[in-house]
Amino acid sequence: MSRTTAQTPIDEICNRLWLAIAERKLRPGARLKEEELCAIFSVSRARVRAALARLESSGLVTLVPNRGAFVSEPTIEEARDIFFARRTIEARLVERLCTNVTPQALSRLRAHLEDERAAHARNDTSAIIHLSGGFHLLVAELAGSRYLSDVLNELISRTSLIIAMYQSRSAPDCGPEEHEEIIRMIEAGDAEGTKRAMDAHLQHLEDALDLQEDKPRQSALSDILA
Amino acid sequence: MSRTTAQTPIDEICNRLWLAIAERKLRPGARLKEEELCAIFSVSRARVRAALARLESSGLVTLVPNRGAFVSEPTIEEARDIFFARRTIEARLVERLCTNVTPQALSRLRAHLEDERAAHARNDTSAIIHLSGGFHLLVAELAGSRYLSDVLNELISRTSLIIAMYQSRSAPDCGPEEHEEIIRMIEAGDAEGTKRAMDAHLQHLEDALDLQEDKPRQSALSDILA
DNA sequence: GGCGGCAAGATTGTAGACAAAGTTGTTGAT
DNA sequence: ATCAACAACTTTGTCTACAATCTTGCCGCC
Repeated sequence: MSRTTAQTPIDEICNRLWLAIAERKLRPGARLKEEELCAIFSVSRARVRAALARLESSGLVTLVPNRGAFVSEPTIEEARDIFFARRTIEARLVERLCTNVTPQALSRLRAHLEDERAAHARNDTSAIIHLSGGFHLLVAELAGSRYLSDVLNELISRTSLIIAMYQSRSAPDCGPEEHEEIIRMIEAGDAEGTKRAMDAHLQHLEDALDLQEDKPRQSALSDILA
Repeated sequence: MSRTTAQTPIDEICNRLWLAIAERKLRPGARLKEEELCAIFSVSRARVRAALARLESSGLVTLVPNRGAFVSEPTIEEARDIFFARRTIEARLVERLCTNVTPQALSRLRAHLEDERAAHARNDTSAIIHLSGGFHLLVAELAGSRYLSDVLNELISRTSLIIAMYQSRSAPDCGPEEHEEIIRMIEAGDAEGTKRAMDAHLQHLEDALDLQEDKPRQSALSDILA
């Protein structure tokens, strides 16, 4: 799943940044100075700029002209929209997966679930974030839509940003229980039920966040210090 | 809808190329030499390269290392996948639009339909291509999902490429009739019916193409001259 | 003492030049 | 005559230097 080998040096930079953002080591709003990145990856500015441009088009970083690059800070409205898109796409994908599921697919799902459980058992936060996103990506891959898989990949990293911004005190990432429920539904061949399970799972994720419109969580200083 | 004013000079290049591809003036497989584009837009290579990189990430052009940029040639498999994604996304969008439709939304849809009819009446191919895509984009916008609108924008331009590659002799772009049917369904507030109408509309579009696996339409010379 | 303007520093945007890779036409050997 | 190797050309990839823009600290003025 996670191809650690870089195809081109610029993909390598994208991957590293993507990883840091997805794992929430780079917080939303963090400044990304070009020369700093040059020093870190020991490449030239041209490559860094190319990488930042690509990440911008996938919504992970925001490029402000003459100001520089920042890790994106999704608004509450955008956050809800991202979840709407995920429910739309993932509900359809699991439905499709249900209708033509293979034993190999099921065993891959179960194996993934075991990895998730193991990561939870040893409290490996980084792995947990990775694997819980990876479950959804695996479903997409098994459903057989390359395009929607790519879109979902973007959506998942954006979700990570959203969680970093809006998580409430006691809202960890989705545990393996709901994933197991989804797998059970797939095993049963219940397309409609699987759809509902996935939809509910994503809804729980969204509900666990602080997405109240009246809370100006945005890092607009005027709001914070009012 | 179509913002002719460029935000940044590089967006301008993207838009112009996007337009040429969507209007099928640039055929799939066409070579895009950097210096040629520099001359045409009278900009530096750096900007052209940035524009090409962005278009690549949206799937319109393919960048081959050390070889250059080409207008993408979607395979049959990719074509089917694109249509699957469109049905997934657009069915959900019209459903959502149905549940909270406003009089303004309906009048905008009707006005758009009139434009389409006018374009058909004067046989304005360029306008027809533009407006028939614009209808779907308008639906997305009115449904109120910014993210899925952006995705759909990409999907529509890719669809244009696909039509350019795989259209059969007598398969023009979707006429206004089915669009009108969709609008009628929305007016009636029949969410399920609208969904079905949109799904059928997209299916007709796909069925009108030559997407037979056994026909090696790809421009692999070895196949053509076998 | 506070405010507006100014200048220095820092950072990004752009352009031009050089290096690497690929393609094509030619030449020589078999 | 055919094929293979070589060489020149074309095109892309990358780097370095310069220009434009923004931020920030300072000074003079009200």
